[in-house]
Amino acid sequence: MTSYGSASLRATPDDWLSIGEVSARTGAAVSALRFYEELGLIASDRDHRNQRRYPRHMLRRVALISVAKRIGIPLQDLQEAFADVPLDRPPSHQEWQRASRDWKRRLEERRQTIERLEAELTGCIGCGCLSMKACALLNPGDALAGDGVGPRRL
Amino acid sequence: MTSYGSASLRATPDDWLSIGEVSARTGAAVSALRFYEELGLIASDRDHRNQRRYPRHMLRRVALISVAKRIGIPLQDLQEAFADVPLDRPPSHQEWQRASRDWKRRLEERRQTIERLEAELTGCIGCGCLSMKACALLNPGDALAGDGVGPRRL
DNA sequence: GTATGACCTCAAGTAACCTTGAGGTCAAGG
DNA sequence: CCTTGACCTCAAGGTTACTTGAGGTCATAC
Repeated sequence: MTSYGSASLRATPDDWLSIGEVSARTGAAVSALRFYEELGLIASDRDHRNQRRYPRHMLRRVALISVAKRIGIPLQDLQEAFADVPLDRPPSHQEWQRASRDWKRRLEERRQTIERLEAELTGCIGCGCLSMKACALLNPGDALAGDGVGPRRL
Repeated sequence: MTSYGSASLRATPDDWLSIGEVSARTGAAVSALRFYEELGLIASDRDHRNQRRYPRHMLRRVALISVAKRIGIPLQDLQEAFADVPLDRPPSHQEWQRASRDWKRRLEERRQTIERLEAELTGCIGCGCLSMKACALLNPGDALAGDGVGPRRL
């Protein structure tokens, strides 16, 4: 990981951030930022030296990408989640609000899945279980149907 | 994925399950089961034809592996989680209970992380936010410290 | 003037988690 | 007897999400 130590950062003019600054502020590795750009998840301008310059609003995007990673949402799905948020200009209040709600929905789904599993596992502990048949965990067809145990993308 | 259609399954004698049966009952692919075995997460005996035979209690292990995957716990960590559950004999009630509690703890952790993110994102929506500085999402050093946004294993 | 540091590109490597393919065994069914 | 299906092994391939490495450009610092 190339980190470009954040100590030497001086205020950049015009509110543009270098890749090193974005990295320092978001915690994402420089290489990761370049990778995200390749995927079209973020974008940058170039300065006269061909170095990436990021508008401030890009920090938000990167932050949300990091959040997504933490809860296991694949980057592909992010393309979709970001569909309505413009890359080339600071998104409007409304645009961000809509996107944020979408994010919240994803988080909720994720949480509910986990809560269901927790409840089931609690039941299992209570009943002295993980015994066949009774346990929902072991019978994916039942309680977990539509969310099955089967081969699935993370 | 080789599925070995479950239609032709007849009752196997002696309560041993073939790899196809385990696959059908757990939803894990046959290839995945062999892979888990390579990792030492599950184990099998062989019959006179050198085919894998699984004791019933192995189903529970596979079920828990599937659960782990769903919530994004890496298989490596499973080695640890399974440390006290014997592979070679049906685990005792107590052994399973202890392991189950461990699982519950992991689920709880995961859920709490998500809940925190949800709360923060709700705040962001409320404050018309994702504006710099105010938002915890964008300032990983603060609210999320110790759980930072930075490069981390899934 | 040369060294350093932050950046650039492009290609290849890594890790987790499997799947696919080639080539083979064996038992039961028609 | 021949086919089919379920299984076997071992090696290679695939996806996601990056990181690492080689080789190069500038501008500032000493």
